Amino acid sequence: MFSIGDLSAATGVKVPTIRYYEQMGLMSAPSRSEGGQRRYTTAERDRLGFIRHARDLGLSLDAIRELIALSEEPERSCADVDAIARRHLDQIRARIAQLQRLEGELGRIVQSCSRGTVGDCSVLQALGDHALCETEHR
Amino acid sequence: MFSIGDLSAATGVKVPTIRYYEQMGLMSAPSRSEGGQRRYTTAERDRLGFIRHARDLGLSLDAIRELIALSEEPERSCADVDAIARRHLDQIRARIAQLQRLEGELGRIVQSCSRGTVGDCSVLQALGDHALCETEHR
DNA sequence: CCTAATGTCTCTAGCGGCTATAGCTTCAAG
DNA sequence: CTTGAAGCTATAGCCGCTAGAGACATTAGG
Repeated sequence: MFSIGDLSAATGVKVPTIRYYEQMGLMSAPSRSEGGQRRYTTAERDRLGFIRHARDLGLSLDAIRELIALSEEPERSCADVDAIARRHLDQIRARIAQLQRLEGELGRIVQSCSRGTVGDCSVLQALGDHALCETEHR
Repeated sequence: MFSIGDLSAATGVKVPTIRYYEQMGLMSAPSRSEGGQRRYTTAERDRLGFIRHARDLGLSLDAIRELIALSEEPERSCADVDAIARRHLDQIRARIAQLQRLEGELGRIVQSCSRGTVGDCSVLQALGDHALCETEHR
């Protein structure tokens, strides 16, 4: 049996975060020692590893909760799992595209600096006025 | 003089958000009507427009506060303004790079789906185990 | 066996950047 | 003058943690 600190060391998830996941229903309530401390099995450690990695991949706690629920019905088609992953991938791609628009716009703005005074700073003007933008970055 | 609703319509910033910006010190407290409602000048409307656009470009409220403070010292060199913008640009680029790592990894994971059952779902395995990853996406 | 250090417990509050709700007052058009 | 929209304050909630307080449990060394 592992203490919460052992789990933390094994997975890289901080101790308060593990308790938080329990509260949020991602980890089930573990057994307790005589003194009331949490004691985990290897299966519970592995589940935390799953959560950690899915979080690293950027999935929301809601999505992870769904995935865990699905993984407990092994007979089921994995289409739903696939859909969650694809949906997330789409979100990442959209986010990248938006950040790239920002990057382009900000890059242009920063380039325009003529190293003068704040009073006639083109950077400040461009930051304040969308009409000076070349792309739609909203 | 503009009401808070006028400002909202003019800039696209929601009414509660305008009050929030005031509370956060981004907008100074405006004058009030006899009945106690906020009344704004064109200068205040323009400042809100500045904030809106800077937010759209992804700057934090803290960064915007700094920019506003700088813009009130027009004699000063605009190097600090430039530095804030560049720092933000660097952050955006770092974020893009990280999201692209995630995109690559998730793309690979999603591709691996063999449309079977959850029980032997490669997507689920890959989501749970960083050892199956090709890149360092943490 | 005792002590000291470390780990763990619960509970509460805070972060950023809003958004929503409740219960009230004020304003402007007809 | 009435009415309905718009405004007011205050408070709480969202996500995903993180930090702190103050108390109890465990463990390693002497």
